[in-house]
Amino acid sequence: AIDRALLAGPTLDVGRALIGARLIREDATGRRVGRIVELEAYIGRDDRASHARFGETTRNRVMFGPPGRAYVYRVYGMHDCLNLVTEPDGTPAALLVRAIEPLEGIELMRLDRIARSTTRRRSLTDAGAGAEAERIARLPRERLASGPGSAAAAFGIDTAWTGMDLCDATSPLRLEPLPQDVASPTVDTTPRVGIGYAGDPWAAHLWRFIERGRPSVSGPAAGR
DNA sequence: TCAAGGATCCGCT
DNA sequence: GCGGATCCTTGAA
Repeated sequence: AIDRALLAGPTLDVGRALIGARLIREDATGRRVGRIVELEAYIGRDDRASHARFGETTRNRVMFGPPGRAYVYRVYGMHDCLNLVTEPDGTPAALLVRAIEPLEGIELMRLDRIARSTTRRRSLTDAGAGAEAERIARLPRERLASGPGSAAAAFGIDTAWTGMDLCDATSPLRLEPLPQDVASPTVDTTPRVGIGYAGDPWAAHLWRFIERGRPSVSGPAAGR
């Protein structure tokens, strides 16, 4: 597992360092492995784009706790998003996992994407659900966990996973460093996605980290 | 461009 | 405690 001391560091450093790292879910449902290719930093109470801007609440409490844990929240009433808590105990900060490149457990990921997309939509007819399952079944591997809602869904993660320790080698959900024999990734930065409401300077900060040349990266690419 | 979808948070009583 | 705007998204039009 990844050393907790790394996650305790400054969030921008941690974000850059974790591009290319592995996210692993391994339990009775099987084994899934993915390469983290996109992360966004949310740092401190002053960050007007962070859930911590309202102070500590029941939802965001884990952000204020020790590093290395999962913070999972639901947004827009249907998508769950996985965050990695960073910085020392008492400092609210996290990295939003925006995209993962699936490496192992591809079929498990498809099944969980289908399960979620069909159960979270009341207005979906049987025919609509069938069409949705067909669409996901045909998605290329690199698009299965592209985007924060899709990444969490592909790993079967929902808000019940909040608080999970990601730095424990025996945990069903954990982080592993990039293998030594794999070339270190080229990391680009851009502004964060979907937080225009925060206004400047928060909206302008280059706090999104993406791995250059990876098709699983979601949304806009780097400027150059 | 737009709706789906519901928890969350604010501001007020 | 209640009403109402908001929201770290997604996929189809």
